[in-house]
Amino acid sequence: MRFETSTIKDIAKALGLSTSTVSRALRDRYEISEETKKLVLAYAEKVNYRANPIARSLKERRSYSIGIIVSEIANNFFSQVINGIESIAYDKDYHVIISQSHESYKQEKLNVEHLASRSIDGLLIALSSETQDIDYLRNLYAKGLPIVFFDRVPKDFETHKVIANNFKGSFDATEHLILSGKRSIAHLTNSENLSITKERLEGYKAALSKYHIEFKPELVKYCQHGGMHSTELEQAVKELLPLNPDGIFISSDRLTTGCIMALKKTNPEVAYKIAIAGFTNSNLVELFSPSLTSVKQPAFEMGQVATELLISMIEAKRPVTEFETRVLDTELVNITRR
Amino acid sequence: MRFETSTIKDIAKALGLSTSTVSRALRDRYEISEETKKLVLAYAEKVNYRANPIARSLKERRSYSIGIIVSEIANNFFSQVINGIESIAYDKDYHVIISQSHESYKQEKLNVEHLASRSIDGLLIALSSETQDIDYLRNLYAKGLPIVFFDRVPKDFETHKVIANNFKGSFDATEHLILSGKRSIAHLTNSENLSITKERLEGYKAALSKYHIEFKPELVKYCQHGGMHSTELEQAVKELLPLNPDGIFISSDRLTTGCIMALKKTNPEVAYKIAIAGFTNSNLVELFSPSLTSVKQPAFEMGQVATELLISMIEAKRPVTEFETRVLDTELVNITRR
DNA sequence: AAAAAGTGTGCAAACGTTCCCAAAAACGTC
DNA sequence: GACGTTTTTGGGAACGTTTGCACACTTTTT
Repeated sequence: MRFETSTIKDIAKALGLSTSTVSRALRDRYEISEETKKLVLAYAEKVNYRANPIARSLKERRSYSIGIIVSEIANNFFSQVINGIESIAYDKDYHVIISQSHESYKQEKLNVEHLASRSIDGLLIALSSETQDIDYLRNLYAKGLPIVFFDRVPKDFETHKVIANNFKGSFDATEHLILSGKRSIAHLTNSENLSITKERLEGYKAALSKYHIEFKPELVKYCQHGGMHSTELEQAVKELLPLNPDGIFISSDRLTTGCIMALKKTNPEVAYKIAIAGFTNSNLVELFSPSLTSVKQPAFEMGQVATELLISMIEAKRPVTEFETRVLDTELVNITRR
Repeated sequence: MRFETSTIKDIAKALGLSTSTVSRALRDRYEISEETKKLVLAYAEKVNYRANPIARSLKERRSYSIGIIVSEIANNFFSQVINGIESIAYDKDYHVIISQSHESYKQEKLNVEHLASRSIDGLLIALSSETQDIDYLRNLYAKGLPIVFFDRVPKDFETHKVIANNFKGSFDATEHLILSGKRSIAHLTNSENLSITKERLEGYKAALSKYHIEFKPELVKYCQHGGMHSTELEQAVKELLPLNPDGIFISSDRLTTGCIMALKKTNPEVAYKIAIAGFTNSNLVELFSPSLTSVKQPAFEMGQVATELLISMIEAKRPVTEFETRVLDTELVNITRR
């Protein structure tokens, strides 16, 4: 089965023009007379001409596509980011190719390399929770692939980055728990590698400190796989409960939902006694039981900003040397318990 | 910024061979001597040669990419389907381009046409709830674009289709409500256009009929926009509550969560008294309150099957004329209320 | 009236592949 | 050692674009 489409050549032949003239007319170049342009445009319209993007890409050495790496699309935070990315990309006539790392370093690397070999023009990536070694990204970047990081960003990598104000989001959530009377607040978080883990931990600590509550390292639990394996969550919960926390602050979307499930499974009684606050962009929080206070990231906007930055890099005439890290504010949403 | 990569020409020059020889050696053709092959392969490895997929696509007149249209990725059913699609596609060296219709016909058409002009080799699509006119798909199909429908399929369109056993899933859920003592069971469902709407309605009716419960049309509410606008759900709920249903069966993922929210918002008291059963692939149902009985579709598998069928069409030497509709069984998951 | 400048068009090369066709090399066979 | 076979290689066109350059024609300038 094959698509039959008309090409510039066909139009040229039909109109008795050269392919160059047709090409230029279609791209509305100044050299072509109005008359000819009209003629060509009209005919192109008639035969429903669509430029072959592959030929164009080959010639121009760019694909007008950008790659996205997220840990998983079945996660409201990431799917909202993707919506933001698409809203900008489509406007600027790029299309996006989404890949999921499922929080696996191996998968992430594989996907990135697959995308790169598919000649994407740029890459938007949130690192997997396993990722420590980003040399493979450095290599691609050095070869000229524009990269913009969002959400989970590496420390020493000079490029544009877009993140939420993790410190403040964390601080606010923790403070909220404190203000509602909690004094023994646990913190369940991602792999220590991640930027978000560090920043959110700092916010948590700062809030404790502000209210003169001692920081206890044993109340902090890390999940190496970002909650992809339910066992790691159950393990963490089992370790935390004996310490009798009266509140828990959870540091990412997947972990938040996973943790509540683990709590319910491990000890339903207690689950309803512990106050929960956590990062999540789920639009279903209102349905959750036990309820929780959520920190929402401006996911859509983050996607938009990251994409704008990436496209500006792609389309820059000269190598970009000035980079920025955009920090967007989170929002604390408090569901009143029924 | 530009990517610098080595090409077949570079290799040919470096090795004093012709491009044709190098190309054949890389593709492991029988005509080339073992010796030359080894030489070429070794060198290619050394310079980290990657075939330019765009050039290849241009020459072979196919892109090795398939388009996907779903209503939204922030929906567990669809994101699981996408995972299934990817699992097969990547194996067969296709990449996927995902587009969201957001249940809008206009957006769906726009996206499909965008994808088609991007020269995808085939299309996997679940129709939007607004879609009635699929002539634009017929046109593309007639021009040679292989299309496989899944979940929401059109009636009179001769191609492969993959669906869940909607009738049975519906029947089971409704029967479950009946067996737990409910007698006045409402049905909240999608736009009447959709195949799933009809099939699920039939299952619902059949269950009622089996237990000699009268079918009351006023207990069935349709949501034209698939629950994308929260107002349509609230409207539907407001209309239903005065009829005092003791159970409600909801016919799709988005609607199920949306309906529970609308119920809670409209009348929290009643929300906990009505027994709820609904189609949903959310992995968070255990957290929901009020709890519900869910009908889970084999989403991952549906994606896999659809992709296999699509790729078989793409790679068929002669036009395919025998089509199949695969029907996969759903699963009824009953959460015991805490 | 000739030179200069401006306008519109076409030729042909290039992007990186694949593959048809022919040519060269290696090998048997008598 | 001349001839047919087989094996291995190379030349070059093609996929559908874009674009530098040259050319022809018209208009303006001096």
